[in-house]
Amino acid sequence: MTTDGARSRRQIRHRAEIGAVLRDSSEFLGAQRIHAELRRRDVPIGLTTVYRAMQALAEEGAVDATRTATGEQVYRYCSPRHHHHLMCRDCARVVEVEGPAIEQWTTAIARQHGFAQVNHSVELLGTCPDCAAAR
Amino acid sequence: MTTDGARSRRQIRHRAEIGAVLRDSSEFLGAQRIHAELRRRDVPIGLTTVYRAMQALAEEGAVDATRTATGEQVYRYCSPRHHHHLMCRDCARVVEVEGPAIEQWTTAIARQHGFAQVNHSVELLGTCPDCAAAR
DNA sequence: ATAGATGCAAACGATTTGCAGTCTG
DNA sequence: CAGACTGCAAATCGTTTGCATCTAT
Repeated sequence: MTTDGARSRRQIRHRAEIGAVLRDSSEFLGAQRIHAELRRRDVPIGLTTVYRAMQALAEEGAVDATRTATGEQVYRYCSPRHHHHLMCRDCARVVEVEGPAIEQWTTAIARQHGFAQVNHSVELLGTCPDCAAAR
Repeated sequence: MTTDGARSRRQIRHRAEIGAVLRDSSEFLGAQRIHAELRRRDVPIGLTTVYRAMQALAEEGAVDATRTATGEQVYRYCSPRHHHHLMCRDCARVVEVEGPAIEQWTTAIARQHGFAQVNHSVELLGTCPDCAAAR
């Protein structure tokens, strides 16, 4: 558990560096890529430590985690606003969309079935205007 | 490639059996579980073949594929009716829900961003009444 | 005989864990 | 000094692939 606030200087530094890497990227990054990037930035850190840090950060809710189609775990800096993604299946362009309608629907369905603390994940996949035109 | 329609008796049998297993389950199943279930039903088939069959079926769009939180690939019979799942995070109970609201929202978002042929997947995760009471 | 299908075992790649050495308070 | 942190190497685990064999045509 990382419940206790006692964190070493080194760990704090690591977290800050990881945060910087994530913030510098608009896309989701896997532990391996984060590690490679840190190494490129001359941050001495082991791959294992990156994995462990990412687990902790995800558990704390400091980063968002998902999986790619190939099954690797990827993370992104936790954006303050709750939103969903509309991705182009051809060029992988991502548009962030917000959905008050979805949020309400989710709540309604949850109540309807007596479920509590319901989270939802929505992924939209389509063909963007550019790629559609390029057909 | 499974592009040619030439399929052996055995392969046809395998597909039928896999289809039966999927149809008998309302939830997503991984290749390993499908294999175990087939074995339990005395269907002689190797794990490798199940993996290969699932890949082919998914590619053809005969089954829906996703990944669990732990990264395993899971499949479900492509249901004729489009619906979503509300799963209990404690007991894993699954409730199928339909959502005209979602379907409309999806279409609206797609049009709004000029995206075409938009698919959507929605997963709801919460605590069911029973598990909430057992707290 | 020939092309595809099958399955065992080995290979893989991402992630996790055992454990000994290091750092921090 | 005691406990937390680190990282190497080895272990896992789901999945894929090499290859020899079997099947149906």
